[in-house]
Amino acid sequence: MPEEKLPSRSEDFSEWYNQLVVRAQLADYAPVRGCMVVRPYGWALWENIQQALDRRFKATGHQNVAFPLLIPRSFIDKEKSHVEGFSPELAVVTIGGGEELAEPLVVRPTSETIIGHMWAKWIQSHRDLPVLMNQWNSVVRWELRTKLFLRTLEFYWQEGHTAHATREEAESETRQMLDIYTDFAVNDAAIPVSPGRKSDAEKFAGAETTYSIEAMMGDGKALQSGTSHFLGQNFARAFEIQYLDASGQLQHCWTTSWGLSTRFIGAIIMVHGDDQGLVMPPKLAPVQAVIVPIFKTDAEKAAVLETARKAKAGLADAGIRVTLDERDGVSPGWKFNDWEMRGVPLRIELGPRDVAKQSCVLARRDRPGKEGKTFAALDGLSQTVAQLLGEIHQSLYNRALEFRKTNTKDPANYDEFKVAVESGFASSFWCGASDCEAKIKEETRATMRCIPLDQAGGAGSCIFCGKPATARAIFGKAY
RNA sequence: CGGGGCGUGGCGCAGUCUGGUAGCGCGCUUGCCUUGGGCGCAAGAGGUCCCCGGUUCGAAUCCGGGCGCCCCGACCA
Repeated sequence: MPEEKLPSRSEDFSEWYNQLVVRAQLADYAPVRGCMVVRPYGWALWENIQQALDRRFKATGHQNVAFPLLIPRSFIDKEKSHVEGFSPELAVVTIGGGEELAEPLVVRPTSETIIGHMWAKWIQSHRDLPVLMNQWNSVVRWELRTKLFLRTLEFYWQEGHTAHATREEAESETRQMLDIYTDFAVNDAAIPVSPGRKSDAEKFAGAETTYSIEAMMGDGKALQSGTSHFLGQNFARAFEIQYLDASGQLQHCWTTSWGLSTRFIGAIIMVHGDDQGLVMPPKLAPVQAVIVPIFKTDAEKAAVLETARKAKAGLADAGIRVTLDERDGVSPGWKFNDWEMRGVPLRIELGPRDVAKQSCVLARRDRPGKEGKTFAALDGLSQTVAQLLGEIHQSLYNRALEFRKTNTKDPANYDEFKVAVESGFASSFWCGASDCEAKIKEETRATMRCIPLDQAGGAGSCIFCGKPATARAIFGKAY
């Protein structure tokens, strides 16, 4: 229940975010350091994200599977850069059933190793390939500093894992999944993203190439919102995942992995939310439309509720996720604010005057206040609402895209670059040297987010060292 | 591990400098009233003031030690 106004988003973004997550009842911290409890409303959002992604995974031939939570420590040690990357953040089980274990078990930080171990047994022939799997699970990474949804000790995600006969096919899979994440972000979450390649310094521990979709949050900072890794033959060699090709030669597989986590919920909050609270993108919103009845007398109540229930049934039949707020003892104004905080894209106000006219008031969440209100006939309401939800989606996307454009600069020199990454992104040529990247990070705290795939081409000189460069990179401060 | 802040009814806080009966707002309970933008009025319940020790006639307040949380860095794909 909202008691006080939220902190202003522009004044204290971090405080606004924390309060919003808790007050809108999305999630809370568990009595375990850094662990998150996702509440029903937050989980409903996650389920919609799951469905949107799962639909795309199934359409491209992937199947869901389940692998163990506990992984023998030695598995992690098998891939050199994997162990280097993950060792510092592992949770390790050393005692089981009261006995010290002969070999410690790690709580999975990700599942490449145990999946690789099993694949080595399952994959024998080129006829077994490709293997296309996905797993919905949670993983544990012992982070020093946590933030609800964005970086928690345990987080929920999907991790896809595939094995292929050729480099080309695996690379194509990696890119396909990046495209799927991009499509999901744009068309379901209304979040513009930049799909691109990560630098060596930022890539996944064990990957040959890492791609990501990068989004700009409402404070100008970047959030890596999904990743897709081309693992080359690194894990295939470490776990001896081999197949006999058509000519009878033993070959190592080429593997990929890709993931998108509950962190994406953080992105939705930080991209669309405002001083009134959450703004849910219509396609993912747990509740797409809420009907708030307004009445004084018992007679009015009966008439309004009867009409409201009919309207609700009609909308539900049309496939719209709709709720009728029949709570007693709270005023309509209170309900308005309550649903606004929870980000419901469309509110339908229905009072005695509306019933008489067989109409209602539609209030758009993306335009709070009077200008977001219109009258609509109850007749044909489902079509009106469906169309309006589509418009709201588009307007949210356009607004976020506009914001990103405004806050992405093309600095002419390093001084301008420093200014640009203070409040947004810099799109600059970069020579590709880790050295320049490291110095930029040290001096500005901005990191190379990605080298966007959709480059017009051209050439320039590195924003830091001035050497010739062939591609632009996006730099910014990141969550 | 550095730098800053905080710990007082369920939640948010004031009170601490300058020691003297434990306060406020919200929420909660009961009753009346209200419902087109977070209703109003009245009565009521609810607190080891983070912990331990010290100073004092007397400590939420002063002193010493400890614990916990938050923010900013380091870390984190």
